[in-house]
Amino acid sequence: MLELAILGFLKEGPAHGYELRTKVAALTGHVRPVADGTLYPAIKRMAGAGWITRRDEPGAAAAPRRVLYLAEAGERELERRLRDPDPLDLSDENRWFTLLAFLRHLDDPAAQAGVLRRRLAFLEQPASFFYDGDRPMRAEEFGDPFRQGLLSIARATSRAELAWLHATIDSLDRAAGP
Amino acid sequence: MLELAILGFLKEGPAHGYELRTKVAALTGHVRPVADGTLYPAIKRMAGAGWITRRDEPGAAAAPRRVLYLAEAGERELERRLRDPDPLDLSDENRWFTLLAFLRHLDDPAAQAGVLRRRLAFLEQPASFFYDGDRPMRAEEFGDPFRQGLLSIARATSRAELAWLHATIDSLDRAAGP
DNA sequence: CATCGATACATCGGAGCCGAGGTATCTCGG
DNA sequence: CCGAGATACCTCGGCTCCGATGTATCGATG
Repeated sequence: MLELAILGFLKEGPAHGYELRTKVAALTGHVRPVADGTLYPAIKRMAGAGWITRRDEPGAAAAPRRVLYLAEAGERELERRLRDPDPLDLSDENRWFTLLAFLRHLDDPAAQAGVLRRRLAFLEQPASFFYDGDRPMRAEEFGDPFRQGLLSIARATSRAELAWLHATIDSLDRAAGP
Repeated sequence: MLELAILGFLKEGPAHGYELRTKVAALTGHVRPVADGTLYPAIKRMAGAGWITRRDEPGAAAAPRRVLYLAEAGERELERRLRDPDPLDLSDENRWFTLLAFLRHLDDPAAQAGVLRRRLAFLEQPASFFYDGDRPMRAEEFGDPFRQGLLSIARATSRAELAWLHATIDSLDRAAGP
């Protein structure tokens, strides 16, 4: 998830680590702030894989900045991850939203629509949160307000996203169509 | 997150591992299915910590079942985790929803309201997903539909939860109040 | 009566992530 | 001119998690 965010932001221009830290924190931080001990090892890892290149930037800043650029292998990796997402990227909200934030870098409406359709298929499979033996429970059945709230919030979220998915898939299809 | 779910479900009665697997998958599976390689080590870990006890159940099932019971230390651990949640449990959606599912086991409306208030405080801090340098961007500004969708879905979710939080805190306060 | 699928439990390697800590420089207020 | 705070980078230990793989039994299907 972090790696995708780094690839996506670097696609929009070079940045140094601390700058990425701010951007990633803004994007995913409303849910889970990124720790330095997560970010910098990720950068190192990705540089080792050849996805990004580092150049030392002299002067200017307080501490020596190491500017990060997306390498060609990194572009390919980003494209690959967007076009054919890991199953977890489609089911886990955090990962999915991260993917969504960079889906615009996939320069192909048909492929974009394909990704949205896969998320749609996931969202449309009926989910019951609680069971009484084999029987799925309905919200009205559990007396406590917490599980009722849980269900109603989850449903509101789901409705909002489903509506958006349908509308966006339609418009992408029109853009890709004959 | 998994441990909290296991503690919570066992609070509602004993179960064997495979049964837990189903319940946990129903609760968190809409987002992130649980793998056997995650569940069984967690059970082992928690048995080692003295939170749950295992008894072999003879006969009946195909394979030998090991029934799990919540031990006293486990009850205390559950109470502790609900009453004073880890910061990550308040920010990460997955973790938060799991916590919410078992908040009813905290037998104290004032404490429950306290937990909701902490989530409220987190949700109320303004979140901007994207920045143009230092300046937070508004949804209308980024042309691509994906980030617009991301923002509108996130806001719909946030609105739904905020409304529920306020209403529920009020009613808990009335229940706890004089 | 043999095979397949579901039930049920378990282990292993590898990976990402968190939290805490550490280093160094620059700027600004007192 | 001194110290506090922001900037900027990095490492380490420990934990949880994933995915693959393995074992064994029961019931139903053909």
